[in-house]
Amino acid sequence: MTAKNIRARVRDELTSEIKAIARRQLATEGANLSLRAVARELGMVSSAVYRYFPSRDDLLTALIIDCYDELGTAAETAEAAVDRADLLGRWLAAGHGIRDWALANPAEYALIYGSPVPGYKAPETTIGPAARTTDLILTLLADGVATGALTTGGAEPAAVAGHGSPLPVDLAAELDRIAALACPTVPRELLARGITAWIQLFGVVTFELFGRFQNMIEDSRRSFFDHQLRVMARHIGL
Amino acid sequence: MTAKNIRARVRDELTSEIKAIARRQLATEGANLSLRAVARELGMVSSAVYRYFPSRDDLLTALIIDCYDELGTAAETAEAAVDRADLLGRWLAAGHGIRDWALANPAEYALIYGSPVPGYKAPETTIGPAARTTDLILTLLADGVATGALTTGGAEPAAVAGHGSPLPVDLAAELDRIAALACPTVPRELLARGITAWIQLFGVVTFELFGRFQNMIEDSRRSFFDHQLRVMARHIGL
DNA sequence: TGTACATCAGTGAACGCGCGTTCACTGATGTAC
DNA sequence: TGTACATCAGTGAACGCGCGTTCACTGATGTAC
Repeated sequence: MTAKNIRARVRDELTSEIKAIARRQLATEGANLSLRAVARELGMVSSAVYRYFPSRDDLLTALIIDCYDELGTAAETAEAAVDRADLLGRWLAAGHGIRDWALANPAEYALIYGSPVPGYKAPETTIGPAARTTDLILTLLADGVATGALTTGGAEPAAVAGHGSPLPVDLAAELDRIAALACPTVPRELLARGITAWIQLFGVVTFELFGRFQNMIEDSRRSFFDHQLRVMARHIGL
Repeated sequence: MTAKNIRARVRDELTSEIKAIARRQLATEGANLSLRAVARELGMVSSAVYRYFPSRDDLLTALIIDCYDELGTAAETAEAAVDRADLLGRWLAAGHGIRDWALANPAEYALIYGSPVPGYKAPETTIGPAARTTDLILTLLADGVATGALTTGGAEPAAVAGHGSPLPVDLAAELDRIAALACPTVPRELLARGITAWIQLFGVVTFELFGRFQNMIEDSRRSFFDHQLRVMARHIGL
């Protein structure tokens, strides 16, 4: 019994250690993960790693899932600390939670939000973990709708009523389809604004991490990001 | 004379062919460019490539510069076809020019806008070509300011005067520094909005190309992008 | 509690590949007199 | 115009590495009777 548990625990620990080493190598090698290099650092022979992961791609998948889950947890934890009624605060917390994790784990962020790994097709098991950050934002919208804090188009069109760019019909249909699946209470105009904000959030993080701010935004990156979050919050109507 | 030109021309042609083959391999191999694979496809021995490029990284740099230049030309050409006074039209044309090029050259887009290549440091020669798309947008802003079409904060705050998210001081200072260098006539609030739009533009393209729209925005991607451009145009005040 | 058997982790050799870069070389092309 | 010399493109072998994956194996750990 305990003996069995010990073996299982050792196995779990080694599995984690393999993943930890592999993640560390992401930083220097990018997604060109080398099983042999991992084994070397582990002090094992390369074939031994196959006791833990059936192939290189499976290890990569495990890393990707871990990263999505970590990012999701980071965002959720930050967001959960804010009063439910404070939608703006929740949005800011989620956003900064995402950015903070990305800054602390740039190679991991690049793995999940960077260029697709050539020859690697992410299996369906990654979909759930990948959706956590998006779900967080959709829940925010749904909560705002439920309490009446968010109206169809958000604050901006409330001020300049009817002046928002109208949605093209094909996009409107697609938004309705998405809403029906993921957030039935959220009207399509609001969903469109939420998606804009979602893209902007990750767009800023991606630009910051991939070096697009060099010689440009250098000393005020956090302020800049925060400002973008607030601009998007206004766009949504938070 | 002509003889010399012939040799030079053959050399240029081979240089171009090497780059063309290397670019084709980007699609299957990503940024893991292999000199030997290029040589193989060329029908040459691998060491022969060294007559044309002193190292693998130099070939990569040449590709990056070419891609930036192609993208820049695509955006500039599309934008140049629009009446100078039509700022919205110019913005839309530039945006679609960028997206169209990216869709036609996804691997190349990933090379320049995707994850940093591990171990590769882009030399300063890439800065100029990389700045062409950004310059296009800044020129648009400056033109709008010059003709009076664009005011400090754009149309949106004109409607809800004073309600835009105020700029934090460190960001304001940085924006002033950027404006002084790149577009002295553009007020900082407008510059901030332009940068937001710039990030959104590339954010949407990146998400579309890197698979973030899967199972989400499938049939209306062009409409969606166009809509985002218009939302951003309103944000700027075009 | 003791023993026979099954499971499992890790080894080491091998297969069949890949890579960037250097170097001495051949032979063709271009240049200067 | 013809010849001697210099430049240049491309070869082929080599150096010293890397990789993922398979396979028969040893020896330790865990299980069932």
